[in-house]
Amino acid sequence: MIPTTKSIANNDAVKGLAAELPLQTSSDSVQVRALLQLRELILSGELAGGSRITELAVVQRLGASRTPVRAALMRLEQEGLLEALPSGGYAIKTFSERDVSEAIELRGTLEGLSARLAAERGAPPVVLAEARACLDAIDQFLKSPTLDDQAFSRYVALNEQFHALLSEMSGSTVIARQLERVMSLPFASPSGFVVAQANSTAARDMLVVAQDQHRQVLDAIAQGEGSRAEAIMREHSRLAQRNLREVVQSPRQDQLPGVRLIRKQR
Amino acid sequence: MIPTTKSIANNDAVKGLAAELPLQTSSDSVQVRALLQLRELILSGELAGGSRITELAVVQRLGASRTPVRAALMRLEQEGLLEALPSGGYAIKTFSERDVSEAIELRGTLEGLSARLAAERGAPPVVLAEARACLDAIDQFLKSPTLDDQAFSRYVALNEQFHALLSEMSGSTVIARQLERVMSLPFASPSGFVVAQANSTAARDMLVVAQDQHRQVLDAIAQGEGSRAEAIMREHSRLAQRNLREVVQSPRQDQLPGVRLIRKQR
DNA sequence: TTTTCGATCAATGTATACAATAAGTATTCA
DNA sequence: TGAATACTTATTGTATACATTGATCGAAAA
Repeated sequence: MIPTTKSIANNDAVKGLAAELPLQTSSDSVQVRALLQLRELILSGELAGGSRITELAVVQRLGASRTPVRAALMRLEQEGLLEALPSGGYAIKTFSERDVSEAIELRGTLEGLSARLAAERGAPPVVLAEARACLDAIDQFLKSPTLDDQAFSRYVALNEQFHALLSEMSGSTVIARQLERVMSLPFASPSGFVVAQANSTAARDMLVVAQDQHRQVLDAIAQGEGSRAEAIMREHSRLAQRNLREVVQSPRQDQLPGVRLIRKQR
Repeated sequence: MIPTTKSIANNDAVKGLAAELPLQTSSDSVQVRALLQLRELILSGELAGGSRITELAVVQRLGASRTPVRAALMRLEQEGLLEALPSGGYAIKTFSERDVSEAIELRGTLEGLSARLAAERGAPPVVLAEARACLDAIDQFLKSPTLDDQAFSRYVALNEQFHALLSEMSGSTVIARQLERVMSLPFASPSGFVVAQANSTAARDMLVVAQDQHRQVLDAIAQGEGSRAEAIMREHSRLAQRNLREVVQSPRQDQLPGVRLIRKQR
């Protein structure tokens, strides 16, 4: 079927050169594309934090019609990136350093709960094995005394995977769901600030510490030590807290997605 | 202004006797009404759990157009009452007893976190005073050795208020937001199963225990004893766990909203 | 000069037409 | 009889017209 159907042609004709941002000419639905593009615009800081955002403006910017844009706005509100204004419309949310800190604390608490349940109920051996393999892969990286950018981003991927497996181990869809919610804010994610570090020895050392905690929590879960598993995950999240402080003070913040949404002030 | 505007008249004309459910002829927007009515239909069990639900069916049932219905469906999905099907459309979610148990555990954990933060940071004296007043009011009820239905529902209101104040004490909008999310499932709410109890002495005794925990957590917060405050709130949530078990086993489940969504099986 | 009322306008809320797709059914051919 | 294909239909995705509301600006009166 030819993609240039009547409606699309109509839309383009009316909007003229509206499609300013090809970005990804993926085959996703308009709705999905609008969501991805809008999220990107916000996280990149292209749309200033705190500013009001109107449906029409987004429609013009993305070249989609109001319906999918509206859906995207609703989604981003529930994600916490947008705030619904009482008079209608949305504002791009900003976050105090304390907000971010609390989001990280929240993640630590939920991951702690998840780890404890996994330990108490017994984690599926298959998932446990996957998690071990994941940690082994991370160990491979840490063997090298220095890490380049590429190694860091590979670490991030593995780290995310490990945390996902941890969530899976509890066997609780309810908790997994909440965790996803919390981590939808980019700076609350388990490796939210990892990349921020320069390629220093200190940065590598922090990963070493994190990796040790990974090992220990897995051990605790395997041994059925719920309380210990919970405590480790809580403490684990405090690594992110430390990184947060450094990132906020550091001058080069443009690298990380969403950091621009963090207010300097209280 | 006369509400019978052209568009509404049109809609009614087309739909005929569509407005089957006056329910609340409130002055809210169509969107809000659709949300409330649809939620009510699901929680009352009028729409069977697990069944698929189409936009058109809801449109006909509620007499609204597709746009607000669509918005309501999206909201209820994020609330967790609906599940988005991969092929489009939604299904009414059902919950295993374990799901509900985990939701309650989740609430306990989050309330624990909130209470701990309140203790560590120091709660605003005003809110603390309000909470004390709230507990005093509950005490008034408990003075009577027997409680009728009305007293129970008044208790529920005060109980909800106390928990809300507790959330406020932490001063964390981030955590408060998550708590609201979790508690949007009716059976995860702090007084989700209170009403289920018959007007027995046992029921009253459980409230006495709960009230004691209320007092203690407030004391812990006032004293800055974060760890204690957290532990109390976690334990407090286990009262709901106990009630859950009784309700699921009891034959008369029709009273409580949403209980029909709980599957008997695993 | 200030305040209030009114008008104009912009943005969201609502309804619906049209498009595309997925599912179900019947029909035909092997 | 079975399977495969084409056709029909139900349902969601998308775009847009129309309604309504809230805001801004200006003018007139105190």
